[in-house]
Amino acid sequence: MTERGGARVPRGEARDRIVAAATELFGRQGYEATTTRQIVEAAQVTKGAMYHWFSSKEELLTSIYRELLAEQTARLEAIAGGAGPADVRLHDAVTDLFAHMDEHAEPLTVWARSMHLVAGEHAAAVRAERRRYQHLFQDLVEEGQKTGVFRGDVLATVVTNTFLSGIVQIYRWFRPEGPLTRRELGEQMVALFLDGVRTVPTAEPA
Amino acid sequence: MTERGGARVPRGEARDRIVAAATELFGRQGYEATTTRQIVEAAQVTKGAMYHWFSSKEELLTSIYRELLAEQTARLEAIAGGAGPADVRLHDAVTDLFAHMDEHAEPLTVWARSMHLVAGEHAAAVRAERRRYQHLFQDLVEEGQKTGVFRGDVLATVVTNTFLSGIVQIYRWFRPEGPLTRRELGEQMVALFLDGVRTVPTAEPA
Amino acid sequence: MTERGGARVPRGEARDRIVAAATELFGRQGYEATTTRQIVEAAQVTKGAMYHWFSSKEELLTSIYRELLAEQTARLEAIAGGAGPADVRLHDAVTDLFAHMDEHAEPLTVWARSMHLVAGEHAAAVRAERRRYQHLFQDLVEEGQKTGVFRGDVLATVVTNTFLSGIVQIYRWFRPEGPLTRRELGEQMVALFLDGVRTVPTAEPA
Amino acid sequence: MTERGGARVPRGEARDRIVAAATELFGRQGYEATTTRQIVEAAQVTKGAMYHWFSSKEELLTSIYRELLAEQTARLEAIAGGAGPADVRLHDAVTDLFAHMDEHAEPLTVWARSMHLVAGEHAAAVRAERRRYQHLFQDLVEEGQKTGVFRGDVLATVVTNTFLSGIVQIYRWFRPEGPLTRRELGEQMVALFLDGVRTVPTAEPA
DNA sequence: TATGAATGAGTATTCATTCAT
DNA sequence: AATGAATGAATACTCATTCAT
Repeated sequence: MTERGGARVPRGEARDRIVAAATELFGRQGYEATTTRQIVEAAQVTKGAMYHWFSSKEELLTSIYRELLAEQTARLEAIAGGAGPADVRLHDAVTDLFAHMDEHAEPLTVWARSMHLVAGEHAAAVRAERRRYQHLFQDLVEEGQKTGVFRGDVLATVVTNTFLSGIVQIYRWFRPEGPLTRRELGEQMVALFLDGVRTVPTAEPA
Repeated sequence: MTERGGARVPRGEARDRIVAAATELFGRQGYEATTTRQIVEAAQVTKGAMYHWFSSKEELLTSIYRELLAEQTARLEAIAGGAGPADVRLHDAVTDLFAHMDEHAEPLTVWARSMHLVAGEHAAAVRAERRRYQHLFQDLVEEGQKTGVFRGDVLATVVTNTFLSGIVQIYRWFRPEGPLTRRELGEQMVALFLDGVRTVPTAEPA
Repeated sequence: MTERGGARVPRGEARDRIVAAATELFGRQGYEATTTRQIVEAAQVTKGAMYHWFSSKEELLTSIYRELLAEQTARLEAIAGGAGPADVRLHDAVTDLFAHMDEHAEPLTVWARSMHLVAGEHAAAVRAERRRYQHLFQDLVEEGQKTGVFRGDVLATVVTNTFLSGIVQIYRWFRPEGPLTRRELGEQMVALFLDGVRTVPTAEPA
Repeated sequence: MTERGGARVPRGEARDRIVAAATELFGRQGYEATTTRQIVEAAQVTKGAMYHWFSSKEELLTSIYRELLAEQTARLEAIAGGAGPADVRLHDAVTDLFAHMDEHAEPLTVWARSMHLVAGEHAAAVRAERRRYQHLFQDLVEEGQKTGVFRGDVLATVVTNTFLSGIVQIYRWFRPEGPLTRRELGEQMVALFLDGVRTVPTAEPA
């Protein structure tokens, strides 16, 4: 979303208004439940204009993804490729992700909700980018496992997917008006991911 | 509305066939992509019969989930209300949840995928039941925090939501044909939840 | 309607409850807009019960008519067949009709609204009865024309239909809470029918 | 909703054909008995085209009526606002109304038959316009009462509603093939309204 | 004197998309 | 860089009625 909350009708060029409207609607109602009619009404353009800029509703969805994903991937690359122990870099990566969610909450919601609906040609491209992002994350986990900083009895895929699931679902329950800011939430979640809930990790049950 | 609130729902042959067909189709194609026509054809009933038992496609979806949720809530209640330290009971609860998911993977996938499409009355009813489930979980976490078995620097809501998010999302990446069974995955995820990825929890970063 | 306002669920035998519910619904929403489902729910019977007593929705409608029409016809017959000048008898007939509308407002509404929908076998019977009623009225008008008490330059059909239209439409605008009782309204309408609005009937325009 | 409130409605060929077809079908079979399928087939357009111009079948019905009502209101305004005694102007207004009905018998029949099926927003809009028409009429009656040309012992509302009921119902019994033309009928009805049936208005009964 | 599950043809409406201008 | 009328196939849902029990 290129627009901060408050203004109802997005200003700017038609294309931007379409993207902003679609992002907001996809995020709030889901991709399937959003009609092209709603999009053009919210963006205050005609259907023709929308199809002038995007060849289909699906392309509109993938556009939103890819823009976001590209940025996120670049940031993760920078941090993961840095120096220092894996756990510290993981911590920094997640912290950074949360910092950016403040500004990109809506497209991330879209991503979480509607990713699996992208099919056909578009799917391939998006899935490839998405896999690249996930791999950067997973590589970091695997590196930590090799250097002994992370446990080896849990598969790196399990770790990565569990982490990302937790993050991607935040929009479902987190309320910015609540007791925590998004950044504080980030700190708590990283702490949880890294060290778990248990204070005395020795007493293995069963 | 054909179902009488609270009372045991009568099961005709037709009703069972409808539920089975819908579960399978929703799970495979998603809720929106499944048509009532497909459901009645698969269930070998007429449309009228389907609408005799369920007042809408949405009620059919929520029915499937509510039945399952009720069962899961009962199981969690039994385990969480037992004796022993909180971490052991949490471990047992999650293990049991995974065992149960093994038998009911389809309807759970259905729900995880289509939850956000349900609105209004139905959503409210399900959310209420779902909240009850979550509270059972959260109470267990809070108890552990009070007894010192769980860390107190992370809010119980954060713990609970993070756990459940990880679980609810597994249908997105887990493949039963892969290296792990669902139960093995369960073991790894509990381990992760309880003790984190890090082997040396002392070296707190930043 | 066999029921005075106040009680929601009509007491009494099933058949009576069905008639009462149908009358109320047909009167309020119209025949076409009322579903058998609404009728059986309001009457608190099953569909089977309804079809046990009435072979179709249409028969239910005609039943309501015929009961009312038979009574009304009998009363009109008694008055129209009496002695005295035609205008006095017409006056008495209309007065009597208004007196009875107090108790039969609902079925009269049904009659006014849905008469024209009755088709097929039922139609013939109802139309015959309805025509009989109208003819009693019209005979009275024609008699008055012959005896010179009524004007001859307006067709008796026009007079009759205009009278009855005015009466049948009352439910559309008359409110019992308003300045007039139904009987007072009756007096005013008869006065209007008999002598017109104009005080000086001599000055023929055009 | 495709129509923009207040502004002149653009007329494509297709829109005109839809209105014409709907008017004819509604008039002949009734609103409920007419399907959208029949309308689009008769108008030789697709369903999509119909829903492009009218947001629902109900809007199509109300459109037909509102257009007509607006015209009639304008005519009544012109005549009622003229000079001369109230009874002459009333006579002229009704005569003009019948002349107009002669040309627009179909849409008027449509409305008289189906009015009660329209609910909600559309009904409210039409009722407001309809009330405006009725008030013009009633004002004329009240003026006549003040100037002594009309009797004062009958409420103006009663007069107005009785008049208009008689007119609105003529579609139920009038047959153009019968002994009278619509204009002749108009003359007889005005005569009746103004001076009543009775030749000797002195002999007040009871 | 009911029950209630089931029918099946039919309904109004939606929606992503196109294309001449 | 747009418009907006039109498409056409598909969709969820309704409803009077039946019938074995």
